[in-house]
Amino acid sequence: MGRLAPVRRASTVDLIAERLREAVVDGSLPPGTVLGEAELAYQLGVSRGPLREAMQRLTAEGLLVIPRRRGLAVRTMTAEDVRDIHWLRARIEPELGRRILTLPPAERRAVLAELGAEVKRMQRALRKDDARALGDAYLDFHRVLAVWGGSLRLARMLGTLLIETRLCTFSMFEHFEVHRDLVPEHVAFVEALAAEDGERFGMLVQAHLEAEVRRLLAEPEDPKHDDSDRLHAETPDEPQPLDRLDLPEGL
Amino acid sequence: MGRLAPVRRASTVDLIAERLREAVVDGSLPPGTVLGEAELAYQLGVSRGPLREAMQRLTAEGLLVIPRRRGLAVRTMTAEDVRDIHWLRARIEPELGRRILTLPPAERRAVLAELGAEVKRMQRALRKDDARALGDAYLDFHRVLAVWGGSLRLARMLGTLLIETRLCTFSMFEHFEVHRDLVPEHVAFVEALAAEDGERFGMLVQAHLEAEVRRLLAEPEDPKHDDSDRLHAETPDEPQPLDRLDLPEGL
DNA sequence: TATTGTAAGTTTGTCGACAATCTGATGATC
DNA sequence: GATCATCAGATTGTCGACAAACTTACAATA
Repeated sequence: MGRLAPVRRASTVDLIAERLREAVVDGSLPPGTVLGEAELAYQLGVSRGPLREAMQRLTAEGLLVIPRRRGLAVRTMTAEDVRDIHWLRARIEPELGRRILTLPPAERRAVLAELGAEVKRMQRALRKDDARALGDAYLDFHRVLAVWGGSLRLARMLGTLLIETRLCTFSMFEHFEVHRDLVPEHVAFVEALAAEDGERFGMLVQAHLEAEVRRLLAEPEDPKHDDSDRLHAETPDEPQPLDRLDLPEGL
Repeated sequence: MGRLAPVRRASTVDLIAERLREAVVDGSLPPGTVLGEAELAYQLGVSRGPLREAMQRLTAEGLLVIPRRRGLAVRTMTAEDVRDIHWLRARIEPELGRRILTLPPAERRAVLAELGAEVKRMQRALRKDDARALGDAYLDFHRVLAVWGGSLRLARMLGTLLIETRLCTFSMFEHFEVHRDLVPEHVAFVEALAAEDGERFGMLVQAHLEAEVRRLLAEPEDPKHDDSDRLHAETPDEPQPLDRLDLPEGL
């Protein structure tokens, strides 16, 4: 008899949390956004109870802060957060290549195919000058890495770190922005994996993450710094010119 | 004018979450414990609303699972979780030594003092054959490492991983248990730091974590395996012979 | 005897409401 | 004119209640 996977229906709280995460990722809820519970609950079509539960979950994930008696606010990342998040990613992601290379050949090929597809998405986005699509493909590329190179727990944890990375971008620049070099860097990642060179993969990822920190904190790599390599996009979805609020962390 | 740190009152949800974390750490709520919301809310002296919010937070932290319509259950760690958690710790903790060594001398001395104090606590506990106290000092030792070697975020994340480590112990053995070697291992950590040898510190921590995995999964290091090195303690606080339940993860 | 159908009981998931608290502004006093 | 006190408005934090859903036990049938 074939094993049936257990049914897993998402609870309302799951749904709300997922919706809020999406909103954070796609920029509908830029960092610093302050929202009232009643209003937000009405928009989502739920009552305040489940919404508050979802808020607590996202708070634990570090995406939201809950200032007392002020509803909820999307977390604004600081320079320290940027360094922090990338430091953590740099401890984990370079190792994932090694782990992927220990997978059975069939799965390994599958991973390479998926990663290749994401890189193609990135290239297409670059040709169209679509910063948003490029950033989304970037997220998915690293998610694939996490899913195959790690466990469920690791995938979840890295998933959160990746969303936080996006929050860093939104926090550091007013608009969404990615760097053109992203694409060749990721091409190199895939090439290293295809060549079964885990060592090289690790070093490339490490270098990429360090470069990302520099780009986010606007520390030029070399004196003749040029902004023309940056691809940016206004956040088109729900412009919401909401108030900003920098709080000393609500937790 | 002197900078005042902002006042931070803990919300009810914070309090409940902290109380539940404590209960998980001290074994009052062993893995697999299933609790009804109403009963638990009554015990804590709060209504179900805030309790449910705290549950969501602990779920995001990975300590609880919320099976649908069955209240809440303390997560039971699997062998994969054990490997996972220690793999993550092994990516992070060895680096903390290096970072502590870059601290200004005054702070560095303070850290060493704190770590030394924790080791002393461990030694006292060992002399009394008090496994529980030994385990608590172990947790605090590594918390000190996280606080000084990392950022707030890192401290919180590692804090969660440490509680999960405790859950691993509870999940793998029926009773609380630690290994005698823990103490000399930690003495060596402090010595390496005192000698400003970050490299050696890293390797020792790495080795410790690998050993922990072996101990937890009962993979003997050498053929003539001997259990006499293990120190165990029944969980005295609230014996609660509660039902056990192994669920396919509620999230 | 094993299995399925039924029903009662229990518990959760969700909602609405109340009260405490905070914010912001207005007015009074020095 | 500036500072402090007071007050109204709005919003959260908490609670109680209802209904839906699930579990478990029991009985009936093949």
